[in-house]
Amino acid sequence: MRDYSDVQHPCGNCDFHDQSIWQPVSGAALPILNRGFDRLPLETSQILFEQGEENSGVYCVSRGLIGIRSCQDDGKSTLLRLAYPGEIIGFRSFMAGQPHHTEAQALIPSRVCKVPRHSVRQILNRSPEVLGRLADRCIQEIDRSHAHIIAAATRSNTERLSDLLGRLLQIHGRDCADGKRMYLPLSRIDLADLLGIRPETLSRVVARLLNDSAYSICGREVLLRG
Amino acid sequence: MRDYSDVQHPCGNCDFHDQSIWQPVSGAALPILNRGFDRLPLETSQILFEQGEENSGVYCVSRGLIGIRSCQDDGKSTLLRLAYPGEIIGFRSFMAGQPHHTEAQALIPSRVCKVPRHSVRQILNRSPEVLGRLADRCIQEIDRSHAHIIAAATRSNTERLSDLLGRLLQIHGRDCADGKRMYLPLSRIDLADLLGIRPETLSRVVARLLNDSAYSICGREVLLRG
DNA sequence: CGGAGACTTGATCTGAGTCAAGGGGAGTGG
DNA sequence: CCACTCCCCTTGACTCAGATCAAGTCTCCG
Repeated sequence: MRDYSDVQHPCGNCDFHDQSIWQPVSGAALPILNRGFDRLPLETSQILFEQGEENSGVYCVSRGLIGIRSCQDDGKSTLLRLAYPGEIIGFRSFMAGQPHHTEAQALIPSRVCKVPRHSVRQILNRSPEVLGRLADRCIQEIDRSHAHIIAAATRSNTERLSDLLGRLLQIHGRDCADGKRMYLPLSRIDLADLLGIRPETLSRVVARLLNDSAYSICGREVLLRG
Repeated sequence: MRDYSDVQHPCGNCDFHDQSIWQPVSGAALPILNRGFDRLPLETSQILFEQGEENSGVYCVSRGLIGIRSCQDDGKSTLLRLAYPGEIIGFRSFMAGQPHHTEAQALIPSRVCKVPRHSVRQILNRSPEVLGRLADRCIQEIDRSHAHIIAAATRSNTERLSDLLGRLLQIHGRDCADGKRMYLPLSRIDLADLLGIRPETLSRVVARLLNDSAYSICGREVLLRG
């Protein structure tokens, strides 16, 4: 019986390592994980994988912000959702055994950790708990979709924009004298996509929000007074 | 080594038995499945489980049609989706280990097969392929949600109603001299919920559909001429 | 008979989409 | 350095679909 107690866990450096789907990997499976594990730095607007590409593995966002886009046949693309550190991307494609049907793009300088497909398969065989964690992520994705559908039907666009900015501020915001500030990591078009509205409408929604709330927005500089 | 080759599989009677998530169960796990397996007949509008109830197992729709509703705090309920034969319900709650946050109700006389929670756990331990099939259902649910979001954003209500009726006709429709007929298993309010619009609007959408398409609708009698 | 609920219809309001125009910044080329 | 273009974003005017409010019909059921 070999002793694996001195083998480092690759997720040890990430803040959320105990939430990582790879956290249960230990013992003989750990070297498999380490061997395949790859940390990829991404520049702003760099593409991680394209729509239609074969799935080559499972990615975990280590830092930064990744945008998941759907590209239409006419060349237009639409931002579907954001993936924050700790989130897994590409697992739908992995689990379904199909090509990616979305594109992943870094919205700010980011880092993702990749585990190639065949390593994932080997690990799943040895550490069934990992499959349990993957299933949890599926459930989260389902819940997120449901919440999105409900929010779209019941909340006004101003409320939803406010919610979205609040979530972004929690992650990207820095405290300062007059409240909380951030540099918006999204274009107006991307913001509009996320809310499922037209850019012109977003422009008006933003204007409305400036009047009715504690937000000040100038270009991509966002300030929440308070 | 006991011989299990003469043990019947409980899903053998269903048309879709090879698609059943329990199909991979065999050998020593089969008696566990059989022991817990319970066929429940449901009358129209009978409740299978309520929102907030503890999860007591996983259900598979054997025949009929089950409506999944979300009940608001003010007592109003909203039909979220339909579950057809072969679909699994209650698995989100099972996998998350949380109470149901939707309600399941038979829309027509139906039958569901229940496998209690502890049996599912035992089976998952012995037949990991079942977990794979469960994961597939998760993926399907995610895809369905995405399709729903996209359809809501890009298609008109008339188109979406037409799509919905088409799907219902495929399952509940019977061929007759002048086309395809069915008795609509849903109230107008439920139809409106599924499309995410108000009942008054649905009424007008139906009126529009009667003019522009091959549908004739009178009360709950639907005819697709052709 | 009366009441409740499902459904329809009409009138009106509102919010988002669409079309069109223009400002402003970044990058390019002369 | 300036002119030019491209793209992002904003603004205004208009249109239209759906929400809302109100009224009325119908059926079912006590």
